[in-house]
Amino acid sequence: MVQKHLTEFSHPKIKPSKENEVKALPLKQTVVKQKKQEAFPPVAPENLPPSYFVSATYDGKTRKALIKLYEPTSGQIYFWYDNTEHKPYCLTNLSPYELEKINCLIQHPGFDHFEIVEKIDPLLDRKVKVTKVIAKDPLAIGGRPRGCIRDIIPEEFPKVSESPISSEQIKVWESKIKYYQSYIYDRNLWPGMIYEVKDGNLVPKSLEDAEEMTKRILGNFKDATSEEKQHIEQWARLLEYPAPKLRRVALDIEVCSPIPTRMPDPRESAYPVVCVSLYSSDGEKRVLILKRQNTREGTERLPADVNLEYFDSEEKLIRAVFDVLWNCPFIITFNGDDFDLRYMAQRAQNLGFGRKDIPIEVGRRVCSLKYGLHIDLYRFFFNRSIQIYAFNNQYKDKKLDDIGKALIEMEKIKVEKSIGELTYTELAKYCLRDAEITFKLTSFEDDLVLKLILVLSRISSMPMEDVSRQGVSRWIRNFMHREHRRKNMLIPNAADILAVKGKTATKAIIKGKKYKGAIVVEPVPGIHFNVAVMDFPSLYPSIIKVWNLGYQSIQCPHAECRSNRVPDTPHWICSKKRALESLLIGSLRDLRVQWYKPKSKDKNLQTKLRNWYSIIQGAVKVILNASYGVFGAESFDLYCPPVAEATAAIGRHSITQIINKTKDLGIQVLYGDTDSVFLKNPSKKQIQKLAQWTELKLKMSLDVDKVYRYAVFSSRKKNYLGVLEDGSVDVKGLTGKKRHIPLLIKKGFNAMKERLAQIETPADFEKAKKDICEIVRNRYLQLKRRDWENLSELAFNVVLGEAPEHYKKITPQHVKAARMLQERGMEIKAGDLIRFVKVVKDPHVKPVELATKSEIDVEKYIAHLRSTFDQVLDALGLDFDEIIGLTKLERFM
DNA sequence: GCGGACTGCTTACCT
DNA sequence: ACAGGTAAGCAGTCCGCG
Repeated sequence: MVQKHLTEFSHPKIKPSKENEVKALPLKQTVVKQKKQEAFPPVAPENLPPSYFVSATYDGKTRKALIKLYEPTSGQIYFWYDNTEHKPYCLTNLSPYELEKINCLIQHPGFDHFEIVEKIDPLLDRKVKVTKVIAKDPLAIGGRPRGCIRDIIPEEFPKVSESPISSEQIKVWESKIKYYQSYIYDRNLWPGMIYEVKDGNLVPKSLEDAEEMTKRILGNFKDATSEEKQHIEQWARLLEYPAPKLRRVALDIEVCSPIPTRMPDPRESAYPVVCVSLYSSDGEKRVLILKRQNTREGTERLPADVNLEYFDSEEKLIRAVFDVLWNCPFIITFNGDDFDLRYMAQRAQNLGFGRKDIPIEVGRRVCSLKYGLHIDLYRFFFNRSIQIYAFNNQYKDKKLDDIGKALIEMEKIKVEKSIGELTYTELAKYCLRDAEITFKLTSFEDDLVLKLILVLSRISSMPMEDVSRQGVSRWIRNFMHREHRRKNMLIPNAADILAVKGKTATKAIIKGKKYKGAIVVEPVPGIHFNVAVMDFPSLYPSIIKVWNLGYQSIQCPHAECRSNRVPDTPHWICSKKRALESLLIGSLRDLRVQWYKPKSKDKNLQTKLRNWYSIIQGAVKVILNASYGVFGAESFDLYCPPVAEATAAIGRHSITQIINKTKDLGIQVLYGDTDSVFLKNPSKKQIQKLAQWTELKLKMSLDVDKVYRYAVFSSRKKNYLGVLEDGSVDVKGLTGKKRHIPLLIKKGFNAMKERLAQIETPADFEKAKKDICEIVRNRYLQLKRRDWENLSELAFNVVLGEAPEHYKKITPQHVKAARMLQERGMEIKAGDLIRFVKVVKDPHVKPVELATKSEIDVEKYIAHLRSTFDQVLDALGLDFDEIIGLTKLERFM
């Protein structure tokens, strides 16, 4: 039951307070009224209209799970507290009788009671009886450094037992699952979906349209097993329910620090917050400025719809910002976890704010909000899977400026001066732009980013905040955990999986890796016309599905399955029971390939729906792309290296079978990598035969992915250039496209690429070759003449993988340059992009900022030019030295 | 003391 | 904290060299 004092319902304000606003009259004194603290928390009424489950947490005060519901009509957050008496627990193989002997367990202040439950042990493939140890609060199970129930059981029982039992035989399960996640699984709740509160109870809201659509989608999967259909339906329902408009404010703060090159420390917050911008989804743009001595107003003009608000004290300014944080359901920042929110919370404390007046909960890594949700976009865009698969590597730098440029074509405002030297209006403009970019990163393409987070939250059964901060292995783990609970399966401990089925048997090509990976076919060097690229759509997820791979099914306990072998390995696969991974990943794959992918391109659908489908297929793609890798990742809770090894082995087996078949069919394979084969001038019939054979023999589809008008291969793997029918050019792996090479060389490479795009027939080559020679020669002469506009055209751009001090074994060139910058007082950290040029004098490198034109080592650059072009030139039958006009004798010298 | 062969480190890429 | 495979460039080491 909800406690009485919580049921008194109060209405938080819809809009941020405007009491403090003064429009556009900067120097006029502002009177800030002290705003009364709203009643908190905003408890959901006995009956709440349909609202989205956006977050969940554990409330220490009430000792209950707390669900944050977002009601889209009012744009409010409501708190719903558990009313089912659900309690935290863990499981153990000791009986209650044995457990009762452990005094410090029974007397533990957090201990509640025991229950005996029956579960399926997936490693043994049979039912087992285990004891549920139920606690009063989650910290009693685990979470404190000492004296937790999960540690007490294996540590103390051997001491109290008459027949000594080794502590390895004593097992504790499910003790490391976050309490609110456990609650979500047990109550069968679906984060991201729609709920109502009826008579105080949380009940799912069913939408007719979405349910109908789910049934329709299911109709497309007639061949699936009933188990598969069940999961396809479950996934489809999660993906078909609509997404709400999320009311939000993007926030950015500026701090005036005496050392402009250093980021102010948010754990000290020693310097004043001088400006805060708030850019909101209802169109409101506010800039809150602290009045300071010796600061001029400035001449910049801000757009008419921007509210400039001046404050005569920092405390009043922060209070005005906190008003927004107490009332807005979604706060968007860029690096707010580590800076903006952390800084303000500490600053408020320094200024003497009470704990209750600060709307921010500061954690070790995260800053969350007491009222709404904090989404830190830096954390989301930093996620490699998101960067690569959701945004196709469009941004590389993970800085606001770079991401803004790449995704919404909006840059930060460049300022030369430090924050303290800016005029009020310069500062306002600069700060507002950051908030604007931050906001627009959530609004572009019909709120793509927030919808992506929502969809991922549904798939993984995690709160939106967690999804936006954690990696793909957590998303996958959580939906696996959910399904274990739904099927009454014990969630195994990582150590137990590893002990029973940990060993790999193949030898990796790369030193230090755990097992052998994919095959790369030696390319046939030269120029080839009409090249068809065929590939397996999501090969590894298909293998996991078709071959029933999972930690349960590999090396299963049944003797009769031992003959069901994985090619090229000693592993066998269960033929009696479907593995959860196979079922979940397989059904998700089928749904993407057969429904969401085609629908996202279907011109018959309305744009809005098509966009939604394209977001869904993108979210699912991110998950599928990682679904094999996680099994080989030690950090994954269901880590099972033989599963990853088997997947790769079957991949090698599959592509090898295809290559053998092309020989039967008389098709020449020019190249192939992992899941693809490049076929030289194949006939329609040959392609069809190969596809049919694959479907029949391998139970997987093989599609024509693209057709190159012509492709250029050198003898290097993962290095080629292909011109598509429409004249667009695919460049893969060539140095000319790598991000670290100097612009001057890249420009030459791109000119060559454009020229190659114009070639239609073999006959066109002769003329193109001449033009390409010209391009190369011009760049060569440009270097020889030292004729470049700007030194930055010669800069190599290399990311510092670690902090400069970290390099102990060797000192690479970019680290040398980074250290030179450090000596000049620059702050250099891991992840920074170092720009350096090559010079004649000793360490042979210099940061571009410190170098001059005359010291450039031109011969070095010519060597780079040569190696960049050589990758293409030898296929064209051209020679770099001949092009630049060296005679045979000169070349020899 | 120097240069070439070799190994290992680092980054950026491909699937 | 998803995996392994490949290319390139350079740093550092070892060895031969009367």
